[in-house]
Amino acid sequence: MDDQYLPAQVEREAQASWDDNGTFQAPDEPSREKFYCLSMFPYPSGRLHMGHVRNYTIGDVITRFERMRGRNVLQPMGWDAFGLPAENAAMANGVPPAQWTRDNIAYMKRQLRSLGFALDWSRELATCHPEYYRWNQWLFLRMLEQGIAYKKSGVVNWDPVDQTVLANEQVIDGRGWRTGAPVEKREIPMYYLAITRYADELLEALDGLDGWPPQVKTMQANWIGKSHGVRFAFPYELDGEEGRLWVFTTRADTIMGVTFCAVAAEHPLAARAARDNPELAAFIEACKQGGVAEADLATIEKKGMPTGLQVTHPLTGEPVDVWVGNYVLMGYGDGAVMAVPAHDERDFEFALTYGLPIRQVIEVPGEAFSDQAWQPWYADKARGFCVNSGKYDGLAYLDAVDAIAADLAAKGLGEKRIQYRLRDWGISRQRYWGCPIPIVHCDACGDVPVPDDQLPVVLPDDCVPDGHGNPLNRREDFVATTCPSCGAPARRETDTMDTFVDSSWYYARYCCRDNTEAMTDDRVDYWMPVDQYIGGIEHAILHLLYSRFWTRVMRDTGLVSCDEPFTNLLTQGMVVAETYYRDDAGKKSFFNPADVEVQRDDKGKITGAVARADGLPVEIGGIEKMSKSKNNGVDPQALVERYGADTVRVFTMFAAPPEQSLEWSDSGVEGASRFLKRLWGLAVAWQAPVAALNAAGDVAVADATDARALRHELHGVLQQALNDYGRYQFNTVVSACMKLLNLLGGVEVNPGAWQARFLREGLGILLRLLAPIAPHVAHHLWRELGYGEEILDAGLPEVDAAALERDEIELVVQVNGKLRGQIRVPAQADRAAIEAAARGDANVQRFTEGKTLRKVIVVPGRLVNLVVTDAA
RNA sequence: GCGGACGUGGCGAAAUUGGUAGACGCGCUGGCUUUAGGUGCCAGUACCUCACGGUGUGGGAGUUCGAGUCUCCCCGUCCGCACCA
Repeated sequence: MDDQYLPAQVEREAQASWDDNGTFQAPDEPSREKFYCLSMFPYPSGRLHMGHVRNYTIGDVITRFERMRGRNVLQPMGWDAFGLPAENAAMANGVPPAQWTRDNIAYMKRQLRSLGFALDWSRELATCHPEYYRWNQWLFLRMLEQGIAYKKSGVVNWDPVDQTVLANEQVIDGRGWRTGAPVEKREIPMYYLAITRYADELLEALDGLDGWPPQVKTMQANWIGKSHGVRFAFPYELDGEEGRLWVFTTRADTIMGVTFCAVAAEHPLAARAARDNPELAAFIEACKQGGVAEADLATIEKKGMPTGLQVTHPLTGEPVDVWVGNYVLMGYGDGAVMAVPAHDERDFEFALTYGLPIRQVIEVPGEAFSDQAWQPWYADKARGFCVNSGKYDGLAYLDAVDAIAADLAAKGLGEKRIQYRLRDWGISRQRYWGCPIPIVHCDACGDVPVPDDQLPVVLPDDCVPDGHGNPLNRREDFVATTCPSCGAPARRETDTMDTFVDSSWYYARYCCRDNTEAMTDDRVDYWMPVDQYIGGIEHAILHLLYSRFWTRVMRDTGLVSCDEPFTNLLTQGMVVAETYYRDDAGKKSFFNPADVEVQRDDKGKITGAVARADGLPVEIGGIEKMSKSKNNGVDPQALVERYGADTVRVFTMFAAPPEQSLEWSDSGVEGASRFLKRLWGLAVAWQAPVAALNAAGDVAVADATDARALRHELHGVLQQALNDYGRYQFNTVVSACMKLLNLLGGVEVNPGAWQARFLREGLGILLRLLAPIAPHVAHHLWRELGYGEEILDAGLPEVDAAALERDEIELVVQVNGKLRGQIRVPAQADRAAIEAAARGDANVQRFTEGKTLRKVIVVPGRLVNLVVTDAA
């Protein structure tokens, strides 16, 4: 055994051993208790970033820990390989997305291997492979048959210069990222998946997801947004024809306060009114400016214009003006809203801006209404009662809604309705690098699904996008086909699927990747659902909700037997780092932390920073998420080469608990490296005596008086570490390992005495605790010290309850809640004895003297609190 | 705008259920070892105070014998918002 810790060598040997033995290939053995541990698969962007390293280290620690508990653990890996960045790279350097993606996968796979993750590579998949995405297409066809997939028009961002659809990300301050042209909204036909059919089930089932963080469940529930309300109509007459303007409201109790209606710019009534109103037409045109992102729509200045049209209030019969509002969304409900300025904050502001009437119809006793200033109680449905509302006066919210809904229903003008905020999932993308939608357009037969026996519809892999629309449209060899129905010449759909489709079911495919006949098989029933899923909180809604939906569609198509894909969910925090910059005339140029030297005062407080290159000061810009734009990224590869994978893993686990953001620190990495070097040094020092005991099969524990205190400490720390492992709080597990190393390192090397026995036990515990986190060094030392062959199969160390027993315990004594003393009492001391000891403590008496004892609180095993007051 | 989180020493953090705030590590200070070192080892390190003691978990109130933890209000930071993945 080398005196020096040489991680590169240790890690190479350990990885070779695992590869040679197929250690991480998970057998499909239904008789064994399984554990499916899955980290969100990466987009193959080129290189791993620290976020990946953190994600996969967490998953790997769980995987190895569960394996040591004896479970049959599956941890697969694959590639979310379709997507926009590959097209951007193609535009930048002319390489086809397929080739770029393939190269990136090859490189990143090497990186993952170098980190020593316990991955079953025999199940690797990539979503850009036809063997994978053919099943996207196949299930899409099933959804068409069930009416879950359907076609309707949708609104997209349109770049009028490049004549292309833009992703929200490609819209910067309302302009196209490449052309700088103001982005417009444009309606195009798209395919949708009816996730709203499952809205209620997706909502209800959240209750049963005990293994999910409550905040994620809350976010999903809010996203689905179930609301009870009333859908009703304002009748109108126009051009001699009768029409109805439909709206939805959750506040039907305020219907008597309606002073106008607002419709979306795309609403038919708006279009009709604009026909002979050029000013309105111009306003509607202006509403088309800007992108479709909801955050932008919700924060724009609210603008409107009257249409000149009027509709009739369904209950009062009064005329109501119709406005066009840029804040009303066509894709939402009916694209029109009733406006009650007195009791809706947004309507209130709009009415103030445009001088529209505000009519109070709700009051809260003791509160005074003013139409000049909004107050929160105006919208308080819990405290309000109807006023100025004729027959509804005096009714509270629920009663008023019931009465009004009944009257609307009697007139045939409305009814109660449950509405969801959740919208159906538009999956059509006007992009090349994605899964083709298996549809053929025939002049005679219309849109015809591609028959199953013609799947997959294979994407040509040699296109190079140029930013002007989808290059597939120019690929005649792809587009030209014959109609599956009538045989006439026809054209293929060139839209591809949203990449969220690819990632909505990959977890199931890992279980049966080699099945060329079916999307899933009975191996899926063994492994699914995923027992532990790990990924970024940024996926809390979309990816996770789509996956829950997709799983239910698969269930209803007979492909899986579970309802939910992920039993337990861990949302890991971001990896952040300090930023440094110089400001040149308002333009910031960022310095990588590696190129900056930090200055401190003699208390260690940071006082400034200078660039290494020129020694001149740079500004400290604050902690930010690691990113290219802030140049504060740390390259995992360089760290692995310098310190070894185990050091990177130890630091990543130690620096913060998994859910919290992790702040990168170079000196923290040094600390992790130091810890492993000290561990190595300790193992070298004790190798001979410990290996001798192991070789002799001598596993007796040290029982000398000296060892008793040490074993008490050893097993106390072990107990805490096992508990923290169980709740996946790995930072304190590392801390426990460090404590153990400090404990073992304090023992004098004295072979032949109780020390060797204690070290044999202690090192055995320490190595097994550390094995999931620093697997290579644990693997190596386990063998070198003669404990056995494969530490992963050694099981978890067990707490010796006898070692934890104590004759005497220490208790804290408080006087009025303030710490005043400590006492030692026998472990079995009763309340009276403890109280007497506490009152007898000299320092405690200083604070109780001359006072009256009112109360004594004894918390067993922890403290005594004496409550005293000045003597009466 | 809507929804969700977070805030503890110079820094990352710890403190399962309300019960000794700051474990463990980084940094810093002092010492020792080394030909030397940006290595290693030892000691100290929340703040104020000579001390007794006091103060301290973003700010303010409340519940409690006792609050980092529970309740309410405020401030600040971060994440998501449906075509980034």
